[in-house]
Amino acid sequence: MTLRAYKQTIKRILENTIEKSGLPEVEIQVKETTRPEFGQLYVNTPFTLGKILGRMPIDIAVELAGDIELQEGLVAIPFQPGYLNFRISGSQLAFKTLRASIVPDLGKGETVIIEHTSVNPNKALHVGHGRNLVIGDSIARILKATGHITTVINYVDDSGVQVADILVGFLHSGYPVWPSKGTKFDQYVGDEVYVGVNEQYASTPSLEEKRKSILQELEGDNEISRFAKEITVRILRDQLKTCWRLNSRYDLLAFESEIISLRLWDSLFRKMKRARIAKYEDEGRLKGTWVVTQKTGNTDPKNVDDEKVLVRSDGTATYIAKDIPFAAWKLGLTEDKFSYSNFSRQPDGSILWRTSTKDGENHPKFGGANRAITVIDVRQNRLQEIIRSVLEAVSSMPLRDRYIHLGYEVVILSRESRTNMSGRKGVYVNVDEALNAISQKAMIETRKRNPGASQKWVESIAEKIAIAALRYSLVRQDLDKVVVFDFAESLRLDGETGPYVQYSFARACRIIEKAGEEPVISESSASLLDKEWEASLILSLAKLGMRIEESALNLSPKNLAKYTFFLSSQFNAFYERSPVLQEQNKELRNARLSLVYRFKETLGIVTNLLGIDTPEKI
RNA sequence: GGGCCCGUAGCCUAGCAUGGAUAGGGCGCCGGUCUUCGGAAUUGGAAAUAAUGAUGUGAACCGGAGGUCCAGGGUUCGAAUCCCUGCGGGUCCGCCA
Repeated sequence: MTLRAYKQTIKRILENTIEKSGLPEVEIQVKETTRPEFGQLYVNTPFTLGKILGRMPIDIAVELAGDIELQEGLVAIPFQPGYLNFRISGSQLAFKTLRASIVPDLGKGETVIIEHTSVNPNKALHVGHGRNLVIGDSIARILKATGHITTVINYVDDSGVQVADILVGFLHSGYPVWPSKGTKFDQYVGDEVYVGVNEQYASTPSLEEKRKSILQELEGDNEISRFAKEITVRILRDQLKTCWRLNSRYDLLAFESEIISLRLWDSLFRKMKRARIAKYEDEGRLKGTWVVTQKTGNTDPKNVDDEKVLVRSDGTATYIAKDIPFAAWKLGLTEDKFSYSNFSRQPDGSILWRTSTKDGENHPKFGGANRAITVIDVRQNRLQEIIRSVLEAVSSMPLRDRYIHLGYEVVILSRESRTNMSGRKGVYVNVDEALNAISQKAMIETRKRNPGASQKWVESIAEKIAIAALRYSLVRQDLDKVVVFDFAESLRLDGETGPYVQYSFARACRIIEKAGEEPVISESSASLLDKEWEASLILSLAKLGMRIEESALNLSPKNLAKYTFFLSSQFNAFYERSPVLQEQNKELRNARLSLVYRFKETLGIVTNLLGIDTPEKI
C-alpha cells in the first residue's frame, strides 16, 4: 500500500464517518502535509463544515477525530485552527513502501493518440523541436505505463512551401544533392540549402516564380513530386536518427501529401457546408473564398479577424484544410482511407509504420482514438481552437476533453535580445550539436572517474549522460514558460540536472552490487529505519503512485522530473549519513539495504518514464 | 484594437487547477564536512614505502545569508493561489505553412 492507497482509504472512511454522524455531505480532498509533525496527510473538511454549520472548525475536527475508525497504524489528530491530520506509523509505512513500487492503472484501456515532433522535412532538429519531442515522448511513456493504449504519431508536412524552397535550391541554385562527407543530410539541407535559398529570394526575384511552379507540380504525380518525396524521405530518415538518439519512438508517420492525394478534405468540407460552418463570402475583402468563423464571443461587428479562410478564391484549400481532416481521423469522426506500410524498424525493436496510398500490409489499428493529444507550441493556439470548434460543430459533440492541444512555450537563445530560433534565417542550435558538446564534456568527467575503462564504454556512458542532461533540462520547466537555451547551463552536470539523478542511481547500484545478497524486509526490521532522513526518503518513495497519477492527469511530465531530483537528493543525504555496508547490526543493515533497493527500483521506473537511461555505473 | 500566456531572492524555478499551517528547490555567494581525487611539506626509513597533512578539487554532504510572491483594490476566519483594475514583457490575429 502506497500513500495513494492511504489517501483513498482515508477519503472513503471519512465520508462514511460524516454520513453516520449526520453531518452535511461535502467534497473531501485528502492532501499532503507540508511538514512531518503534521503527519503525512490532512483534510480541511472541518473548515468547510464549520462554515456551513456556523461552528468552530477545531471542535468539528476533534469530533471527527473521535468518531473515525481507522485501521491500525493510522491515527487522526485534530490540529489548530481546524485541520484534521493523519499520521501513519513509521514502521508500517516503511514496511509497506519497501515491499513494492506500484504504478497505478488509470487508463483502463482508453485509446490515446499523441502527435509530437512533426518537424518539417527540410532541416535538422533544433532544440526547440527537442522540447516538443521530449514533452511528447514523456507523456506517451507516462500514459502507456498507466494503462492507456497509445499511438504515437509523427506528422510529416512534405507538401508545403518549405519543401518547394529546398527543391529550388537543388534544381535552380546548383546545390549538390549529396553533401560533403561527414555531414548529415538533414543538417546540410537545413543549414546550407534552405537558408541559402531564402537569402537568394531577395536578390533574385525570378526564383520565387520557380518556387511557385514547383509548388503546383508537388500536388500532382510527376518527376518533380517524385524527386521531392525522395528528398524529404532522406531528410526524414536523418531526423529520425536524432529522435531515436534522444530515446524517442513512434508508431506511425503520417504524410501530409497523402492526406491531399486521398482527398480527405472533400467529405469533411461537404459536412461543414451542410452544418453551415463553412460560409461562402459574396463580397468584401474575402470575396470568393470559403471561410469558417470562430465563435469567440467577440461582440464588435466590425471585427472580422476571427474569420479563417478554408478555400481560396482560386478553389485551392489552405493548410488548415489538411489539419481538419487529419484531426477528425484521429478521433474517428471520418472514415479511415489510409493504407499503411512498414517504414522501418526502430532501436527498441518495434515497427515504425507509415501512411501509404498503395495497398496496405497487415497492420495494427490506427486512428479513431478516444483522445487525441497534439503537442505543438503555443503560437498554434488559435488554429488548434478553430480545428476543435470545427470538429465539435461537425460531430455535434463537445470535444474539450477529447481533442487536446498541449501547447508549450518556445525555446529562445537569449533573454535580452529574445532571439527566437528561426530555421529560415539559420538561427538555432541543433539537437545533435548540443548532444555532441555535452557528451564531450561528460566523456572527460567519466574518464576521470574511470581511468581504466575502455574508450567504447566511456563513450556510451557519456552519450547517455548527454541525453539525460538535455532531456531533463527541456522537460523540467512549466509548459507555459519560455525556455532560454543557454549552452553553458546545458553543460552543467550538477545541481538540478539529469546527470545528478543518474549519479545517485549509480551510487545505489554500487551498494547493491557490493552487498551481494538481496535483503528480505520484515516489519520489525523496517521499524529500525527511524532516522529523520530515512523516514523522509521512505515517505517520498511512498508517493510514487501519486506523482505518476498527477502527471498523467495533468499531462505534466515536469512533475516527474522534479520528483526524480527530489528522490535523488534525499537518497544522497541518506547515503552520507546512514552507512549501509559498514553497518554491524545485521538487521539494520538489511533494512537499509532494502531501502536502497526500493530507491533504485522507484527511480528506475520514473527515469524510464522520462526517457532517461540509468547506467549502473557512471 | 482583440484573444491567449508570463511576472515569486543577484539569476533560474516549484507551489496557482481544488485558497489553509514557517512560500519549497537549483545556480551563484559565505562557512564547514568527507568512505572523492590530487597534493606542498613534515616525521620514520638505506630504499621501496608508511604516517601526518598546508592547500586545491568535487555529477557528494551539512550549515548560512539572500523574498514589497509586479502594483493597487476586492472576496474570505484565512490569498502567491479566486475576482477587478493597472503596469511590464511575450505571442497570435495572411486567399504563407
